[in-house]
Amino acid sequence: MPQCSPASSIFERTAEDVVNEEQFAAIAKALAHPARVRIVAILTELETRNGCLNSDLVTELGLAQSTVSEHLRILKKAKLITAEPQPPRMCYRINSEQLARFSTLLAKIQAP
Amino acid sequence: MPQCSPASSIFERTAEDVVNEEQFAAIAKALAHPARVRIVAILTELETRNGCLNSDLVTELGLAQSTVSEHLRILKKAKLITAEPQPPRMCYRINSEQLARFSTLLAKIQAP
DNA sequence: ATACTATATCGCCATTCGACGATTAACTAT
DNA sequence: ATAGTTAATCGTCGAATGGCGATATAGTAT
Repeated sequence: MPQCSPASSIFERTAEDVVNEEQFAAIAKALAHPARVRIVAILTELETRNGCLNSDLVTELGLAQSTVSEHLRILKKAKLITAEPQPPRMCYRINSEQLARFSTLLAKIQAP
Repeated sequence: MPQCSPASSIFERTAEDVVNEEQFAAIAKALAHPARVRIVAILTELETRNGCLNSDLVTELGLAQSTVSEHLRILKKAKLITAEPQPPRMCYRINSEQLARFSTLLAKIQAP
């Protein structure tokens, strides 16, 4: 039983593998902050009620408005949320597909 | 149908919720770099063969030895991998339980 | 004891991140 | 037209990250 001798094929990576790993890392990076995880969790709960966000995320998170806006921008960039103008407010929604994609990519890593 | 008026209960967070969100963010942070995702993927594949790493991760990743060591340190800190001395080498293994925990936490966020 | 190997750590640098206040932009309401 | 509200953007700051070469450490082998 080889305790320490993997075949070199272990290291082989298709172009798709590399893309998947990069995309996974990019989404993970967007989720790498408690405030953003909180936002995603809130928006996901909201989704079950077909609603979008109007309440005071700023006071809820205890962060400055500009800081919250920046977190939303990062989540938007990672396609984890969408933002639709619904004057006078913005309507933020979770992008469940992207969260599911993250889950799928994780599953691929977990069970190769 | 309220398009934009969540009940404030959406925002309520138990202490456990907060801890879970923080732990999820911490693990996500460790996975927020392509090189570390690659390492996790490699070690996971290796796990199925009951092996551990002896091959040249450094040349495989195309990074300096010190850089790879730093990535391993970060993964270790997040408990995603374990390191056991097996002189003259180190035996790195995936910690499947922690990866599974990440998956569970993600599932909780996805389906609250 | 000496030489060799593998890994961790140190010091340095450039870049990115997280936070904030202040400002701007877009739209409403009066 | 004016005032008010919401959100994005700008500028700034300190802290953290990612990268590297060089060095230190721990263990093996001769």
